[in-house]
Amino acid sequence: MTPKPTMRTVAAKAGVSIATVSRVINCPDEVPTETVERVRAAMAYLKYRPNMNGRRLKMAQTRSVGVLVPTMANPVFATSVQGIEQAANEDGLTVLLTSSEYDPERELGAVSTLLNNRVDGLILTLANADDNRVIDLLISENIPFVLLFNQPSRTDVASISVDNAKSAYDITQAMIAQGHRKLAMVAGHFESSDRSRQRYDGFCQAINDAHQKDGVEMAAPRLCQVGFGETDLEGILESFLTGPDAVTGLVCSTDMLAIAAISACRTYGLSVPGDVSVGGIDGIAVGGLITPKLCSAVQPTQKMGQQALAFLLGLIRGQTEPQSLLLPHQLSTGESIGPARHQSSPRL
Amino acid sequence: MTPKPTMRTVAAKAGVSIATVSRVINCPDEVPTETVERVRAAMAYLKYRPNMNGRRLKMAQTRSVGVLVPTMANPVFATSVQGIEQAANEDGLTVLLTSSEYDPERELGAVSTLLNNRVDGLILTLANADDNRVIDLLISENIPFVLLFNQPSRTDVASISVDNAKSAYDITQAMIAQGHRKLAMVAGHFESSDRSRQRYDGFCQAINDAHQKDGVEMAAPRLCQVGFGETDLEGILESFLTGPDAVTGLVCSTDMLAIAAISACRTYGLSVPGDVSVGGIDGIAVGGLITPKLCSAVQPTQKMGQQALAFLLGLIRGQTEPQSLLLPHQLSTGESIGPARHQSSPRL
DNA sequence: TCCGCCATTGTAAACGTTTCAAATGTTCAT
DNA sequence: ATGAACATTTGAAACGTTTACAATGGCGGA
Repeated sequence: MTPKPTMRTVAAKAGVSIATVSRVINCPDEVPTETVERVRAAMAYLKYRPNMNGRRLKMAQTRSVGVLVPTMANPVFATSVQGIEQAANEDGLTVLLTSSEYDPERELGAVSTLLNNRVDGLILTLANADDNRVIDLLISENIPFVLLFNQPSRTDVASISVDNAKSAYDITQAMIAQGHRKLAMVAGHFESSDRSRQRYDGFCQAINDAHQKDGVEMAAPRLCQVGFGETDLEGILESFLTGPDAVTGLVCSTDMLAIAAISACRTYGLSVPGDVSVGGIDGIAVGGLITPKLCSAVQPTQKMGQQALAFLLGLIRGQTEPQSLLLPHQLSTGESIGPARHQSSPRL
Repeated sequence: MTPKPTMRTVAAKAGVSIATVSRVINCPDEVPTETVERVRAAMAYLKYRPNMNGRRLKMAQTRSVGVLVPTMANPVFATSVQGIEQAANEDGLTVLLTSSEYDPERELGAVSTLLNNRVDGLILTLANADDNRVIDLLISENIPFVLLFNQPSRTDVASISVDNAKSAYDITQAMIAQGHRKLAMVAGHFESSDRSRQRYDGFCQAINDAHQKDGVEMAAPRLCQVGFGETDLEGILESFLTGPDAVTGLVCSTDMLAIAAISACRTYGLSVPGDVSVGGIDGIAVGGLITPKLCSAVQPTQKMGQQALAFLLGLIRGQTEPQSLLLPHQLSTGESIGPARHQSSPRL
């Protein structure tokens, strides 16, 4: 094997200087076609490949972006990454991918590594966007970044998200409208997810409003907290699904949890939505395919990824005002929410 | 903003040469603790960040790997990427992610970009691993790579996969054992997926074997080809699910297709597995949560990603023999396959 | 013929690292 | 006192680009 060809090799072969080769690569219009062809031929002959690392070292911009998500195992994030990657591809950007497993330490470590790589900017889905060291770091280093799915309370950072509280509010309201009075939310731990907390707030708000404004007699909102990646909810849901205090509706903070919750209901012999109604938030693709079709507050996940990259490009190009976008969600017409079971008929 | 600190800045601050700074970073043991501390202090004070691009330019290895998958929208690939990313993280490797949308042109383009980045190696899931220009390119450039999910016919490339044909064979056999005689496979287009073809072969083989070896009276195998990412199978499945020739079992080449197929069955008023049995291949997580629980030939997707990275590291470290691993799949105990509906009872 | 202009090309200095060979200083046996 | 052996540090040359600036040559107009 001959050593890897460089611009110098190509230049020698084509009988020009490396400056000319560089010009052929970057601005062929400023070079006479005859020369361009000669250089191109030499490149092809030598199988020359420009070394991005050399270029990056020299240039101010690296044309690469860092992406951090909690995990690829949740289709919401995977789909958003798909959107990011698509958009990046169109712009010829390189994507550096990392995941945090919802761990703030790993978030910081991952971002630090990305910064060492001198990415031009970052798209992040953080466990908790408020009072987050990663954000402080990025601001202090003056690196463009866009939060995805996070809905930070501070307004000086760019973010793309749905209104988490509103999403939960709406799906909860849909249940109340079907006559449900005893509801619980199934959510991930709040420390690991600000979305989880925001959605829980919306859930509580809906119940309070029904109670206060509309005078509906509602049981107090209940909460079932679940670890991330947990798919076996059978044990943890027992006290919510059985006994005299059993709820008739479960609002889940993610679709993955909703699907797992439906599965758990089934192990207790409860039908959805016959005995228990279940709603989710996110709008992952499988939700629309399963039986019963999942009712969910749907967000356009992939589009959001693309949009995040568009925002980031704006920031990278020097746009000073960080934009924030709060997208509308959409309640899907599903089957997992139905009329509340009549109170009197006992269960288990 | 002061310009970004470099090793030179740090060296000046600490009163040493850049060579010493470099050694503090890379091999602190060879430097007296007193010096190490002084340099470390300077780094902290200046908020120094090593520039990976500088390092990459100089060093033979870049400590980065490229990953190419068809799409992140399919949980199989997302999960495998999760595994890769985890393992890479443990080794301090940077992951460059690209996706091809099952398009050979984009595969080639993406890999080319990754090579321009001088990744140390690649993990690829190709649309079609046989007679693929990407593979030729990588071999000719002598770049380590591992195929994931592809099961190439040539033996000189590393790969990690389940036995695709065997997976389909086993799940088909399970259906035959339940009395099914009229079966169809739902699969992605063969040009876009070698796995699809291999699985179809296994499907046919199982039917043939039942016929030839066990003397079972089987209808000829049928095939329903579907575009990728297609989730609405209602129209395309009509001729398979209705009329006198309706099948009693659908073997799907992926779990995503299986879930979509179950959904389509439902729109025809067919119950699964009461009227039609459906089996999948892959073993994505949601499959175990839906109703009916999906019968599938399960592969350890995330583990396979980790394993792929381990293999790749071996190749990068100079291992000459490319390893190939054909992992055992496991038939999941699901509910989507049941006894065949009695022939005489008419449908629709 | 000479000059200036333009198009084309070339020279050389960065960019931030790593690393080899060489320099400096210290210790110790002779 | 001398030099060998060693620990510590340094200088300088890469790595493959980009790019400001300088150089070259051809051409037309005076």
